[in-house]
Amino acid sequence: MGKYNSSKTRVTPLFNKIGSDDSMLNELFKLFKYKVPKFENESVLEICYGKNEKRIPAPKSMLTWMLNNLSELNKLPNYGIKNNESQSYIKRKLLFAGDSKTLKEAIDAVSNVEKSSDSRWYVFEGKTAPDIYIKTKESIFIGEAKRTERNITTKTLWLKNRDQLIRHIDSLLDQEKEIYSFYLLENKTFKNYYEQSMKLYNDRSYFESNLKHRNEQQIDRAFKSFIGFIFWEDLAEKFDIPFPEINE
DNA sequence: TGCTTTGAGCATGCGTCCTT
DNA sequence: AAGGACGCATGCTCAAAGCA
Repeated sequence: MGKYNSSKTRVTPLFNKIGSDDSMLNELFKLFKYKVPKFENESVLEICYGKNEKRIPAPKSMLTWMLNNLSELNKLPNYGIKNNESQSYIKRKLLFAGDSKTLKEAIDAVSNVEKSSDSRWYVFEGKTAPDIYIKTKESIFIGEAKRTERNITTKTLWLKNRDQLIRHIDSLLDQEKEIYSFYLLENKTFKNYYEQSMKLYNDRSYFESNLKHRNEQQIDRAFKSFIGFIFWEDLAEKFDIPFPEINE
């Protein structure tokens, strides 16, 4: 992919060094604004980044909400389907025309499917892929990494207000573990562009507008998961990692 | 010139069709 | 029946194109 790909030039070198090492993870998370529980006794059960990025399906409650609120979705030519002879096209056409039988079929499909999957006519949000995913017995840490990108991602194909980090968090809200979410950014980029974007996460109403299918308690949980953001420049120094300028 | 928008290319994963 | 090849829809990122 791109020369400046943050997964390859930043995330992978960082976590190849830190890995599942408790003390280094503690050093890392100490850098954030808000505290997280200590890593100890080889607490990491799963860690995903780089080539093994985790891909987590959108929550069923989101998919169901979208079906019940079709008018809130973006208007896409041909319902987002290229082949207008395909089953998907026929189904979506019926769905958007208000056919109740098709709606029921879609809702049933969403609730019955074991693992909700991409590319189904009744699925309007695919899998989200956090750049960093660390699971321990008690918690899940999810991080989004940015480097040369000037903006955070705040929308999906079908929804205007669907922030990327909040999608990551949302995908974990139905499980019990404590969630901690964060950004890894490049300082020189942040100076000009990110200051405003990071402020969004201090605003509960931003989470609310991105989580219309969730109740107050769940929105609070998502809001409180945000522990802040840190910079690659500081990580390079802290862990003595010579991050490559470009991917070879 | 510098910022914003668009879209191409990659990765992924399931469905469909075809071969064995 | 099993499995390989291909098609399709999606998210993600960067670079090119568009715009003020």
